[in-house]
Amino acid sequence: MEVHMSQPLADDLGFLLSRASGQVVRATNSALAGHGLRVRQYSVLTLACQAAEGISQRELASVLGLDPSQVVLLVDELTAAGLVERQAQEADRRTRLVVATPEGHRVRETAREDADAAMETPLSLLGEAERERLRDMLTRIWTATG
Amino acid sequence: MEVHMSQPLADDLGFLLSRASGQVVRATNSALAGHGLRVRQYSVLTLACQAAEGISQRELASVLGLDPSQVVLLVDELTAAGLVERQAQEADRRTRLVVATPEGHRVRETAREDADAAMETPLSLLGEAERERLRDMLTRIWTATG
DNA sequence: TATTGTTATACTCTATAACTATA
DNA sequence: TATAGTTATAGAGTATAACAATA
Repeated sequence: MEVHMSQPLADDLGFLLSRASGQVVRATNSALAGHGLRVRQYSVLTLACQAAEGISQRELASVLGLDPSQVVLLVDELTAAGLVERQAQEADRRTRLVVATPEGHRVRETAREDADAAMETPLSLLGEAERERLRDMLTRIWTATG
Repeated sequence: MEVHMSQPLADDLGFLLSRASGQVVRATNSALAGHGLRVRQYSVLTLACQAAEGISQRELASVLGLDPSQVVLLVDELTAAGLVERQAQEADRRTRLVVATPEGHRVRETAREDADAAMETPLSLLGEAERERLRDMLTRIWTATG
């Protein structure tokens, strides 16, 4: 028979996760502000930069864990800023591939340096091996729900 | 001389952290909905339950990583629901201690069971030892900034 | 019928500044 | 003058539903 003790909030993984996440997002947002980006836009831009052929908005929504309707607005903003383009696809005329422009690639590269630097403070107490384990665990949390 | 390769988004700890956090918050929120709570309110209620003498709103803000003005609204809602009370403090009449009511303790206890159960799906791929390491790492990320 | 993208809407969360009352 | 709490407001993020175009 199991005894249920009142678990302190400081042991609640959900709480710890969202608190740490909030902290890191804040730090990254302020690092990205000078580039006219916020984390969400930065993430979309990064995925567009990594996909040589472009990436559909459905895929973006799926990878980012967002609703497709939210992706529309993010892509709108990046398009207005000239960092990505929506390209028609002959194969399936419903999908529009999001592709980074040359300017998008440049901005993403310099923004990445600042974003990475901003992460160093919150991660300062974790060694590289620990960071790798953390990446692995966070990825498994994500995949567990599908 | 260091070579900077374009790191994939899937290796970005900030991204992984906020994606996993969002997923867990969603799962917890829907588990708490039946109790009339959301994660933020639940966290405040939990801290109030754990502090026998009550806890000041400043402390709440500090532990939760929120601005004090946000805590006001959360406490307002919990007060309206009859789950916590603000008690005057003779020692320092500026501070008002947030204390859980008996009803607050009851609600928190049943809500906790549902919240914990909801966490099992996202955490299903992590063993207990790993969860403990994850708690430790997330706590260190938090403390690294102060 | 199902899927991709889109629009619209309402709600929650976040960030800031200014104010009050006490210390 | 500094701190605890409060009010107000604007902006960003989240959640749903409904729709057009295409498959």
